[in-house]
Amino acid sequence: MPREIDRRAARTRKALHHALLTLMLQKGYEALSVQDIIDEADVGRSTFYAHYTGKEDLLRSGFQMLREELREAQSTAREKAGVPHDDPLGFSATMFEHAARYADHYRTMIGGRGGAVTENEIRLILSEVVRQELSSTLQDDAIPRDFVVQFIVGAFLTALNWWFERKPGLPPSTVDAMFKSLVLDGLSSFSGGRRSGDHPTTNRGAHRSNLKDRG
Amino acid sequence: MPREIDRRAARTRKALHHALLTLMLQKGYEALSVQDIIDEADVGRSTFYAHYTGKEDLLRSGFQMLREELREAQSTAREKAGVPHDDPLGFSATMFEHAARYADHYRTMIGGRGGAVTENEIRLILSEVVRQELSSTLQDDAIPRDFVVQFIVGAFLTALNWWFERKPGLPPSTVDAMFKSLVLDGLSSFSGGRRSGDHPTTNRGAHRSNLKDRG
DNA sequence: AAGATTCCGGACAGAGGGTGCATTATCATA
DNA sequence: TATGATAATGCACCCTCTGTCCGGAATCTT
Repeated sequence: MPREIDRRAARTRKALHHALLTLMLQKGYEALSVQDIIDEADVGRSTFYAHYTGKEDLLRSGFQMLREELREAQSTAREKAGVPHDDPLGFSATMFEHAARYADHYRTMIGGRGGAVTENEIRLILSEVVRQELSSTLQDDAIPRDFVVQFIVGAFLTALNWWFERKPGLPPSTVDAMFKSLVLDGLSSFSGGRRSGDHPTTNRGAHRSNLKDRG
Repeated sequence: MPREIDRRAARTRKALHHALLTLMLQKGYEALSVQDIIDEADVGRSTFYAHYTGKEDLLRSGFQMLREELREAQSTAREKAGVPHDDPLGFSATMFEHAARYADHYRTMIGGRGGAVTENEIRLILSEVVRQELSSTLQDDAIPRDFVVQFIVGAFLTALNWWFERKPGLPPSTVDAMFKSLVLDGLSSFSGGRRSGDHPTTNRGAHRSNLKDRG
């Protein structure tokens, strides 16, 4: 009996995903209709609804694959990095570089043109990553864990969006440095009088030079 | 000649805005159709299109009024507060209390049910406020001004959303304290070993006790 | 090679979006 | 207060999109 997916079905889904991505790069997600997608993919109407319940389902299906991919990339990156238990933002450098490679796609997904579903899905994926990074570093529960996770994810998306919209030419390492500076030290690091910036208990003063080693 | 808006038009627009707000509280923005709005407002179809180009235009029009209102509230709150030039987050306390008063509306606008347009509009309004607060406090340009503004706005919206979704019972002062702690000091304030928390150059260690004076 | 299964695509009804035109209410003026 | 001018209103129309159904075709198993 055929356990694997039918080749026709696989071909159709692939075509639909490709069409969705292509059209999202052109028109964004919200402005997209199922008609456009099946027209671009050259697929029949009921074929689409046989596979997905709508364009939102198709989008989520795509993110499902991305989720697996990212999870794997994170775990391998973790094994590579020597000090995973001391840096609550270990994910950011990898993510910024990944974003630089697939700038068009990231820009589409995040810059508002991706729609609420896309942004929410990305937030969920990032939340998982950050929660795992955070579980081994933070002990203080003065601020609820969830709040901190959402704070970091929001700051990361903000950085990413600002990068694409305002300074696309900047290297990922620079954006990563700014992101880490704000998230780790907040506004205190450069609001009026500035402190020297050395902290004996943590190594957060070293993220600027760390980036040069990786890049 | 009639310089003021016709009473009929005013009545219609008021009814439409009210209907939009009512229906958004029930079904959210995306799920809303123009048909629903004009049905709720008891207005004819072309009447709607005579005033607005679509439901997005109606939404923006509503935010325009909110923008004016907020701008005014901010300026008066500034005159009241004695030390406007030393606190880059002076807006937050007022906003959190305002959000607590109109919790249902804020929840609708921000919690994803408001749609991308709503969130973007809110971001724009908040950006103006934060930019103005920031212009008198920050001097260092190690990180671009826009980036910092977006960072603060994003963190504020994150805090607001987390508050509504996870801990609706918390008083605004507590959420404000957590928000300020993260934005001003970042994760450093409670990642593993914690410092004493006094800074001679700024007064950012005092926001917890400040809130009790205001509340 | 042939039956069974699954997929594909054109057709159909239902709903919502945006526009034009005749009717009606409101405003300014004598 | 009456009247012409102006502006808002509501109904009807056409178009596009959505979601579903059924006949035809391709694929898999034996």
